[in-house]
Amino acid sequence: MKFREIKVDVKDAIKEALRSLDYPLVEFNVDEAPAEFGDLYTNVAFLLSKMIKRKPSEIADEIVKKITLHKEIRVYAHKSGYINFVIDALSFVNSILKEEYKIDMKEKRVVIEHTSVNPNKALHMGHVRNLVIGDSLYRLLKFTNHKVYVLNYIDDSGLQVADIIVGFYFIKMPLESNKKFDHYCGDDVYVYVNKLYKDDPSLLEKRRIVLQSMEEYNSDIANFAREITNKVLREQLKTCWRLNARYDYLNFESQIIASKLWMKIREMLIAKGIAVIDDDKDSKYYKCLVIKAGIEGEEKVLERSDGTATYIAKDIPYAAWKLGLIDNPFSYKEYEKQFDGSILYSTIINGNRSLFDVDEAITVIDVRQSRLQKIITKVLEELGNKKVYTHLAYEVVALSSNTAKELGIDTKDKRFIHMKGREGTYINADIMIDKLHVKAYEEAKIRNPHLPEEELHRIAEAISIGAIRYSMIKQDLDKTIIFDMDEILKLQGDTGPYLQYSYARACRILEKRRVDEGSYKSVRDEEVALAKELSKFDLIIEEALDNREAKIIARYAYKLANLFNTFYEHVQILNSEEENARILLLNAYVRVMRDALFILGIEPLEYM
RNA sequence: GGACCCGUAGCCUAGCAAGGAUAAGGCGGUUGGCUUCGGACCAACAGAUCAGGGGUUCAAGUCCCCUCGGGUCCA
Repeated sequence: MKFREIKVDVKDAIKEALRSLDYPLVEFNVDEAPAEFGDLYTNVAFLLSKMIKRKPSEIADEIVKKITLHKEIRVYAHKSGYINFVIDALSFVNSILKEEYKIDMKEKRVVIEHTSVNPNKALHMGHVRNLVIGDSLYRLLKFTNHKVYVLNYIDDSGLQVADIIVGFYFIKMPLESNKKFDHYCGDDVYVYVNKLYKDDPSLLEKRRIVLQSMEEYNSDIANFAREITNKVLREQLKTCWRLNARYDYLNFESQIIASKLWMKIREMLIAKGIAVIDDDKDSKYYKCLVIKAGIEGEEKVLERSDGTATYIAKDIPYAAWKLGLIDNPFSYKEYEKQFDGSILYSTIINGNRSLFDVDEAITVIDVRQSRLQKIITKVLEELGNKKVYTHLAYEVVALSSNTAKELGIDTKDKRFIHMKGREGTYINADIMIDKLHVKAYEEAKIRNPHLPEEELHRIAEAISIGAIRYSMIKQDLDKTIIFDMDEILKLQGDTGPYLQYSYARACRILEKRRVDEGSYKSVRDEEVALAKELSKFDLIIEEALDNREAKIIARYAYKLANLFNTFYEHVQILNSEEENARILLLNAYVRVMRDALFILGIEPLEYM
């Protein structure tokens, strides 16, 4: 009997009692009670007391007399006015030992865009947060049988790319270095060129030339830029795969531009009167194409007076394309095989092999883009969009003052400082993973001195990724993560490795003994607590799905691991009176934990 | 000038959507636990006027208003 079913039964029983007492059917709660008050409680008596002007405790007494439930659930009225429900522990625990949690949701088709890092640098910890949020949501939807497509948008023709092209093409910086290419471009070329702009502003003219040339798909500079950005992209993807994230399609901005999608959308916007060319000579937007006032109460420029498009003019067609609001101008081809064996495709222009047809598009971008995303949503609506367009916003990752000081940055007594690509003040993802890897390797070696090197490295990598992914997903989306290098290097406490460790411990016992049947003759508190939490798994999945937050799974997994460790510490499993039942409980734990770890993108380890 | 987000023990956070019983964890601190299934663990102690003020309510960390502090976006 799952927790969910018990909750429904209790709620129904209360409603039935209200009916037989001729009380109004108020909207009451049935929630988990603090331990000393049983398992569930309801506040129905308080709500009624207001309506029928009687003491809550009297009403509670009356209701309790009318409630009928199966004998495994005891009900009593507390003098405070709460009605409490106590589940019979023994029969409950026995009932969940072999429970499977198949969550069947209505199948929806969803496209998620995440990562989308400019191809001029390596991923830093801020990008990792984006990736982890997006990939975990993908996994959650996948786990609940949705049809999901993952996109990675590559802005290969913007300012940032232009900067490194200036470095290579005009300043003639070397095309090779001893660093990973994405690191070299970000750490050295990008930072250096931006420093030069300050000393020699005339260089900005070179950037303008690059930007302009890149708009012509087959110009020399455009071809050169494509070569460079693809080289960076391939290195970035290695990092993404290292982090257990996968994609279905790469979309390139240069192709969005080349496809002339914008011109089609432009016509539609003008025809529907959503956007107009400002003809007021006194307006600062004279001759600009602007979205009319009324959207967010302000104007937004789509095309400057010289006819060049602003970046929102690239975002609108892309969003419209995702939702199928305009004819698809793209086809796709194989780009590379991914770590999980799936194929990553890249879109190409000239073709119309259909890619997908979805009910919802989710875009993972940080909160600084909220206003823009709001405008896009509004414009899509006015274009007749009936599907769901979701901006999944999250706060950025900043550096703690300690970590910033380690990088030699002056923090001016601030609690944290923002990372800046241009100034080279960030923590690269690869470097962070490497540091964690070294630490995890040392720890694993101590505990498993006889394991082959290769295996130790596999485990160390899984632990590093577990630590990073967990730290990026456990926190609320609208809170800045203040990233501290020393903190994340601690592999203890509320961390990813803690989950992996508890899983490994359970596996070590299951390795020694397997059983198919068994039931408890008596249970201890530690076992009841674990069993109850396990039986809530489907409720938790549902909550995470409703809120679009994998964080909820992370919190749940931690609690579960914690309850397991307590159980493990205090209850002898092998060679005990209740051995068979306990092994079944272990089994149930391993099943649920494995699923939770899958959603979090953390690798379950059988030893570590 | 306009808009949004955050503020919970020394530090980092959960709880706020959907108000309900003694505010829950981690780090750090103090103390205890391996002749027993793996100590990346467990147990115990200390540590909080939930930023401040007002309001709604039988009941506010949670809802509403104001102020302060921190951050962001737009102009």
